[in-house]
Amino acid sequence: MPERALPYRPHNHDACVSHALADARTICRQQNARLTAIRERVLELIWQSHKPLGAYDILARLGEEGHNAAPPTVYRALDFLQQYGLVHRIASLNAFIGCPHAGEHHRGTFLICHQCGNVLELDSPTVSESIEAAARAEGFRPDDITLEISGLCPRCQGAEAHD
Amino acid sequence: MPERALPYRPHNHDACVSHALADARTICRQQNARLTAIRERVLELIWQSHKPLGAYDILARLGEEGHNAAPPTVYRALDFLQQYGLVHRIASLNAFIGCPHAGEHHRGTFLICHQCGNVLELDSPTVSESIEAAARAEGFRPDDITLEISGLCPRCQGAEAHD
DNA sequence: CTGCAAATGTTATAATGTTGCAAACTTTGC
DNA sequence: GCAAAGTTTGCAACATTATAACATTTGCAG
Repeated sequence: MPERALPYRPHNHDACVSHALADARTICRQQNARLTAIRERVLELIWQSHKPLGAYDILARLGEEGHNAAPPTVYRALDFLQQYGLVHRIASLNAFIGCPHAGEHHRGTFLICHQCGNVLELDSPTVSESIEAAARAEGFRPDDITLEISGLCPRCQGAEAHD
Repeated sequence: MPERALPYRPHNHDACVSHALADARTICRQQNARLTAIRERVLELIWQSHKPLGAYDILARLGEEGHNAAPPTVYRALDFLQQYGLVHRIASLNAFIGCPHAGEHHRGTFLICHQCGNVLELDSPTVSESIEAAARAEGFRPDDITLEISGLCPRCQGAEAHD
C-alpha cells in the first residue's frame, strides 16, 4: 500500500485525483452503484485540491464549464458520494472534501489548517477508542462521530515563525 | 461542588436554569462584561431544555413574547454568550446549547441523542489529550476542537428495548 | 420496443447567517 | 450634571446553504 501524499506538502496532485477517481470507479462497480458523469465530475472537482469545497463553489465550477446546474443536482451528487464514503462533509465549514481512504462507510478525523485551508484526514484507532469509551462510560451508545480539529499545519507554523 | 443533573434523567430543571443564570451573572461581573436584558433572556431561552435551540427558534420565542427582534439581535447575543463560554454552538446541528460548566473559554465534547434530542456536555481530559496527541503526531498545532457524538442516550436505549 | 425505476432538470422556497448604518443607551472624564 | 466616546440595539437588506415538489430524461430488464 503506497503512502498517500500530505495535503500541505508539495506533491504531484494529479496522482491524488486519478487515484481517487480510480478508487471511486472500483467501489461503485463492486457495489453496483452508478458513478454517472455528473457524480464523477463533482468528485473530480472536489479533489482538485485538499481544501474543502462548498456546494455552491462546485455549482459555480460546473457553470463555468457550461453545465448549467441547479443546487439539487450538486447536493444529490454529494449525497451519493457521501453514501459511498467517497467524500465527507465538514460540518464546521459547510464544505466537502474527498476521502483519501474511501471504501468503508466510515467517519474520520479532520485536521483543518485555518491558515492555508488544507485538510488532512486522519484515522486514528486510539482516538476513536478513547472517544467511544468516554461515551459508553456515560451509558451512551455512539453512532456517528464528528471530530474536526482546527489549527495550524506544520507548513503554516513554519511560515509563522518567519514573520 | 454539587453534581449536575443529567439531561435525559428527570430532574428539577428550574434549578438548572437558575444555576446557569447565576453563573452567567457572576462570570460577567468578574469580567466586566454586560449581561444585558436581551443577552440574559436568550441565555434563559436556551436553557429552557437540554435540547439545542436554533437561532431562529430563539427568534420565534422572542417574537411570541412581543419582542420583535431581527436575526442580528439573536446572533449578536449568541456571539456574546459564546465568547464568555456560556453557550456552545453545535456545528452538526446548527444549534446552540447552554454550557453547564461555564467560565473557561473551553470547547467540550457533546453527546447528542438523535432519539430524544437531548445533549450532554462532557469534559474528558483523556479524550482531549488523545486527540491533541494525535494532532501533534502529525505536526499539527490544534487550536479548536469540534467533537460531537451522535447516538442513543441511556434512556432511549431502554425505550428501544421495549418496542 | 415497452414499461419501470433511477437519475436529472427546473422552479421555487426554506433555513441559516451577515453587512451596514442609524438610533439608543452607558460609561467616562470633566 | 453634561458632553464626548464607546458600546449595544434596531432595522432593512442581503448572502449563503440546503430542500421540496414535480416534470423530464435516461438506462435497463423483460
